[in-house]
Amino acid sequence: MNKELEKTYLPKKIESRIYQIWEKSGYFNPDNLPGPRKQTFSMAMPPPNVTGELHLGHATALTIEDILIRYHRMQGKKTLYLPGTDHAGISTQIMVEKLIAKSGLDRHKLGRAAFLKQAWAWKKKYGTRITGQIRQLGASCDWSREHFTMDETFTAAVQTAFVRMYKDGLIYRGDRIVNWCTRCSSALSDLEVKHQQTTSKLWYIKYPLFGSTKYLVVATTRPETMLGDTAVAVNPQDKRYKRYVGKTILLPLTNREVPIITDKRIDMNFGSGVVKITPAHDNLDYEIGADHKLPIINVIGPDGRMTKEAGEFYGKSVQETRHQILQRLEDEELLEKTLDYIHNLARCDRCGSPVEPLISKQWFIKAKILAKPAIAAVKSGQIKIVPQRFEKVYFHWMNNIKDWCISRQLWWGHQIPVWYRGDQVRASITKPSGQGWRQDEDTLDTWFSSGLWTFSTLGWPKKTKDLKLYHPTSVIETGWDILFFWVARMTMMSLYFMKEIPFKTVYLHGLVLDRHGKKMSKSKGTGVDPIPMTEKYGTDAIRLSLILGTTAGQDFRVYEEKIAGYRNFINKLWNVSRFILSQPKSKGKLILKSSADHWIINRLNQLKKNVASNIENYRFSDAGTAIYEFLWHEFADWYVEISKVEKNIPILNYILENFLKISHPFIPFVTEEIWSRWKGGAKKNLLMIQDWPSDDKKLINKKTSEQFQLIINLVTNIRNFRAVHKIPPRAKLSVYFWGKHSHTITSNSNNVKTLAYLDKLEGQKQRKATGSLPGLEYFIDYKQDNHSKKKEITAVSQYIQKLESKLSNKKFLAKAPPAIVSSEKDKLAEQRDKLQKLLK
RNA sequence: GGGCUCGUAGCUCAGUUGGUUAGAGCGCACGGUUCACAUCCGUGAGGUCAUAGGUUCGAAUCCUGUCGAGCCCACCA
Repeated sequence: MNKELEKTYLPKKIESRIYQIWEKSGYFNPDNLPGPRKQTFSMAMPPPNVTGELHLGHATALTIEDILIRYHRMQGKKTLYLPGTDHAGISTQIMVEKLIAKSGLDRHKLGRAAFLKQAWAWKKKYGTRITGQIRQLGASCDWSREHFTMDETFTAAVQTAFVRMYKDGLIYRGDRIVNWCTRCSSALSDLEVKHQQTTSKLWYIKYPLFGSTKYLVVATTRPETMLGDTAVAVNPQDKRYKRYVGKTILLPLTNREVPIITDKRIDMNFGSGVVKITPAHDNLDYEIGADHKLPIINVIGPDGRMTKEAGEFYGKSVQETRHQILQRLEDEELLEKTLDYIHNLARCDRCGSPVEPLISKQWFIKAKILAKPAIAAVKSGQIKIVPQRFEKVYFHWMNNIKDWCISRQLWWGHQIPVWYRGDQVRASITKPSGQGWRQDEDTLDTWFSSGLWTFSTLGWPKKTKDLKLYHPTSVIETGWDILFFWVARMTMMSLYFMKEIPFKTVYLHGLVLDRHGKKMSKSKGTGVDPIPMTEKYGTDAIRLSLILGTTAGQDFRVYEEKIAGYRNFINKLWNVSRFILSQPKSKGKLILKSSADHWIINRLNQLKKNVASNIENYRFSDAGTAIYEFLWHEFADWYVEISKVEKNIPILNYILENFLKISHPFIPFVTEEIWSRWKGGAKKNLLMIQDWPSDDKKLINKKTSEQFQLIINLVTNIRNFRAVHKIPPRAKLSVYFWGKHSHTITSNSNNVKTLAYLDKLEGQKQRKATGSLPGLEYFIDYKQDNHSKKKEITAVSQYIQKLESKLSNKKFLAKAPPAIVSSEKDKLAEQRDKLQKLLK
């Protein structure tokens, strides 16, 4: 291996090689980790869609998860990060349908078996793309335990779960109103329906009273459903219509006679206050219909076309029927008026087609029963949600949960393990014995299977060693947008089947937005594709750009310049390392000599603690910022600069070694690469399995360390002086200093050298003070112009005034803690002193 | 209708339990390249912390109202 580092860090060449080394080492598998490792730390990776492509949302999740995993691995824990992919029922099926549509086919023409063959071929083709991309992000997950939600063992787990719940009476089948996507030809759960604000019309239609010339006016957004009306309803309090209650309406077009009923769910103030009731095609109407035992007439079929019940409109589309009905009503002078109206249109979350509420035979889970312990688990603090405010959202959803429709009329998925023969129904994994059994054709909601993710990936329903060791998992990490879809379902499922929580902490990251603060959209081209970015700027830079400046649960923006900025940081680390590794070898012991030595070791020590505690408290941004600040603005800007005149090579090596460890969870590639060039790439030496560095307290003399801060301040002041007075950087300056701490500088040859080098100083002279720092006054032998002096006097005077008024406030003196009061007094004394010097 | 988040420098954002004269990155201005890095170094300008009240010795931070931006949930046809 070439130890000499190139001038700049070239991620493209390095990263895939590094990942291969990690993977081949076997250390992603906790069984192979060295050492005793008593504690465990485990996480299940949220499985991405097997045929999908990695986007920044995934990248965010993978980064945070991998930081936690690498950190805990270095903390000496038996650490498992279990990866996998999801079959993603609807999404994948849509993709395959699009594919076969190109050859003029649809799935029904193809048939179930042939379609599934195509889908599996598609999965095979793209299934490795996403796992390759997960590797590209640096995820240190155990591929030997990888799962796919439709692989054999996982399918067996899904079937077992279904059968058990069915036998326990938690799953039932029934005719109920469901959300129906006409494009997917499938039922959807409430969560898979998105409401989109749409401009539409509100039509006011005259409904004639039976046996009268009078009529009631109903307002509707869906005139075509009037063919399925089985009542007209008003609020019982509504005086306008009281006298009509109990009478009947002669429904236009169909001339059916329907009752006028009352229901308190009717809003008197909306529209005309009279509502047409269509139990078959509206959620609320369905409930009202059920309570009033109204008949149900299905006029829209699963194909989105009118049924035979729609009479003359049979076979027509909803849109066409609406159009014709409105025309007819107008012709018959039954259309009173039409208003513009904005309402929420229900659409399929996956394909965007309008969703029709209609009645259909589906499988449901009694969710309320499952929700109870899931609520308790969070309430009791067994499960902690970060950020905590999402607990409220979780409770609201759980408390109002409705039965979960789990059957889908899709082919790509787990076929429901229920068998029929005549009137007989059997739930079982295998076909019951005997002739003539036919399996339910439907498949299960994808989220039913992913709800089992934390424990089925560890071997459930078998009682495995893994399950005992790694469940409950330590943390689940995901975007807040799938709190209900996944986190809530996993909690319910785990508590039901495992009788234990699936994870102790839920960390929810924010969603990634584009530079304008909008959701990234592939079709609009506003998204940033992480994969080309990793190639251009390096994965480590991407990882930092997803962590720094972000907070749990808060959406954040990502754009290329940001990534480029972190690339610069990575390059800085590369070059600091290049500098240190190019120094002559030194076998010297770690001895702290100068105040700079004490200072930098002290700062490093604080960094160790800071990063560890921030990771443990899920404050990844703070941890990452501390790493960034230390390396660039403390180590590189000060210590490495100084080492050019006064070198302590063992310390340089020590800092670099420790820094590589501390920053490794965040920027694994560059750190491992530098490490392996330095220490050799032997498997035992890999950075990823090093121990988290220990405390340096014993080494540090705190006072000496603090002295260096004085040097920093002095250097900065002199540089400032130089810039203000336009003194060329190379022009030598004479500075003289005295005061309480002047000894610090003059007695220490390192410090004198440091100052001379950093500030290009020479000579000493005694004169009145030009500037002062706490305990130190200095004179720069250069004529200060009046303008800048005046400016400084004004600033100091203002500050003094502020302090004086604070300290003359009796209440402040009486009530503020003594420490605060005395520190304010010190400040005032200092400033007065400073002012005096300035006025001399 | 219910709920949540955000509003801090030109831009993107930090700011932990209230306590130095409110910070960073980018951008901008000025200056700097033999000797790790121009993906660099130094210095600087720039903010009445959306707004009005309140609590407090003390508020960007806690409370209330208002304005503005965004999001989630929900069966107003």
